[in-house]
Amino acid sequence: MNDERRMAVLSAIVEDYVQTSEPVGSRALLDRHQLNVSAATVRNDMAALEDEGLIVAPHTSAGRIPTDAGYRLFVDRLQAIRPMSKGERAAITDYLEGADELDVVLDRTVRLLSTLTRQVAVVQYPSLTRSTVKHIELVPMNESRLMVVVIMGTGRVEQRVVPTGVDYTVGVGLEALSRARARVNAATRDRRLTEALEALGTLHNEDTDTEDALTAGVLAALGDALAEERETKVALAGTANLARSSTDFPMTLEPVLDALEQHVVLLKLLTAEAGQADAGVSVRIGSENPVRGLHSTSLITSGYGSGEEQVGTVGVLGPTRMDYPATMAQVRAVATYLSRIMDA
Amino acid sequence: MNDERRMAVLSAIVEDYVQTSEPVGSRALLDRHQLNVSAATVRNDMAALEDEGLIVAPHTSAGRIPTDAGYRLFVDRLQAIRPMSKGERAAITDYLEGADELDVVLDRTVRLLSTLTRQVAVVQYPSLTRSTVKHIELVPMNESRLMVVVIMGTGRVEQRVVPTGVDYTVGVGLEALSRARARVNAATRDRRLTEALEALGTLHNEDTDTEDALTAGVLAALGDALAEERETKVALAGTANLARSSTDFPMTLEPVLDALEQHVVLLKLLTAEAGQADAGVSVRIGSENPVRGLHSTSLITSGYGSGEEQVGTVGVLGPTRMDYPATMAQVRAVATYLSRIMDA
DNA sequence: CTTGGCACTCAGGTGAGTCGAGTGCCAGTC
DNA sequence: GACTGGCACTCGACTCACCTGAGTGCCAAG
Repeated sequence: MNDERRMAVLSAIVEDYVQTSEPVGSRALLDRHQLNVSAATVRNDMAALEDEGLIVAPHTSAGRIPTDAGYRLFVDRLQAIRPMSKGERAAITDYLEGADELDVVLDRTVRLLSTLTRQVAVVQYPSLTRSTVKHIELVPMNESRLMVVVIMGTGRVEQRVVPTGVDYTVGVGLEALSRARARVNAATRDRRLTEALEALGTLHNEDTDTEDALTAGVLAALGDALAEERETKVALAGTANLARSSTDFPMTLEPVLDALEQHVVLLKLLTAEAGQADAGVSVRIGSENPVRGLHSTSLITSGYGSGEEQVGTVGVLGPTRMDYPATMAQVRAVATYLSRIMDA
Repeated sequence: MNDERRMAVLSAIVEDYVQTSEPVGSRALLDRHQLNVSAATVRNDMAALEDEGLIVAPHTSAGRIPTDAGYRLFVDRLQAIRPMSKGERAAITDYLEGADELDVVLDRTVRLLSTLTRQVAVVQYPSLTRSTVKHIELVPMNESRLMVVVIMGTGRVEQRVVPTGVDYTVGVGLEALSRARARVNAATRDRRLTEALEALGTLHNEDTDTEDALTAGVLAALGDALAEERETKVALAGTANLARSSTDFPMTLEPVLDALEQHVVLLKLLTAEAGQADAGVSVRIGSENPVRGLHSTSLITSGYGSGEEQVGTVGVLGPTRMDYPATMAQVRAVATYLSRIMDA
């Protein structure tokens, strides 16, 4: 029993199947790979692999295709993630260069990643809790509503409308507002969201008269923003690629598109702790995926962030039958460059 | 030659085909509609309609299906848009009630519209030029970059990072910044974007020393925002419905998904002057659609806005074979309620 | 453990035959 | 002139039988 070769056979099957999208038989395998054994031997190995549940035959007289478990083993056995070619690196830097705005950066990132991988790309907006408050602005909308705008260090801007009892658009209210603004900012600037919340709390207790209501409002807004940390925003691109791959291999698009639209679901997917995270890249294959309707897709993700801390996740979603080594390399590369940009 | 009845036959064909998604023959037509004529007569009418290019037979021994021109005539002949049922109205108000935030309102709107129509729903964010500046906030990001945040009357918030020569984070710069902020806001508050731009221009000319650079920056940012007016944001929902209808009637999803992702294209579609706008609802059918790959889809749009002015557009995209009367009613209803909310 | 050989299985393609929905046209009627 | 019943005709869709070939599993020999 030659384990070494059996694994080679598995890898060969995965590679061929990914490329041709057709079940691969023993003969085809010998043609395309140097295994130095006969077809019969390969057949024996295949039978063994099938017993282990790593490959299946769609029907009797057809070749084999990998199961989810087969892909999993294949991915786990990848020693090192293939580095990207110079050209690819250059493309990435070129494409992401010179974007200041957070929105622009993330938009370009997903577009790039989806073009590169020819799959659906997703990127989670930098989480709020871990970045610092840059500035809080209070803007009266009308007599009874106030807009609280929180600007974070990452460039992210959160806005929240809070109802107020007092009219801050005129006279006394206006003055109270500007005093409150100064105090709120003094208390929160450069603090993390959680710290800022605390600081505001103590401020709130010291407060009296009209400003009291104000800090309460800001407090509420910040609390909201924090609560929303779980459901951060996502950017998405390349859904059209889904249609393309679904012609190759019939899979029902509807639930997938649905999942992609439910940003809450999508985020749960992105953030859920993955099986293993080799070199920062984690892979979820087919049925390993917790979401119904995504059982014929795989998700490859990697975290990004400035310095040590991870503030978000980028990922690629595609059919189970995808080029794992290449995609993993691409996801990792993009995550790396994204981190670099966030650092600057 | 009975024109009246011929049109009735066309309508009947459209209705049946929309419902069954199968070519409709003369016999089936008689079963489902009270035409009080024989099958042979209907056949004669059908032949005439086919000569006029309003219907076609996919192959010899099959029924007829409407052409784009057929749908067009059908839609044009709809006298009045069917009003919505009480239940539907109630659903709309319930669903949209109690949303303050612009993002939330629009998000709910598209979700509602896509659920209602079971198609893809799109809504354009309120255009900037027509709404007024509520507040402009200047926040130094670091030594050489400044973030300009513009808050509009509609609740929309635009942000822009501009490079600066001066460090506004400390000392003198900080003071200059707050003076500039006050002046900029005094000059622009409650003005339209275009007017604000002018006001800033004169301010800029009067200016000297460091503040000069600042107003220039703000000017640039506002100019940008204005330029971006063409490519305003859009919200989108219900792409999964596309997959569903594509099983009914085979159409290539890829180009459609692609178009939906290209927000620029999508906006051009939404804003392009439509054929005719009966009661505010306009319909673009199949090949009337300027975008490649959308030739088998139809787009139904309606403007919304507070008061007289239209600030944006809502729409629904679906297969050419869609229930026009119902969808038109739904789009109009949602647009109306959205306008009402924007007014408040 | 590997290999060549061989019988066996079965999905997919091909061709003939049938069925029936639907048409176009014509002659007759109101 | 418009409508109607009737009839011959067309042609897609379905069924059935058949064949082919890729691919397998197993066995006996090296």
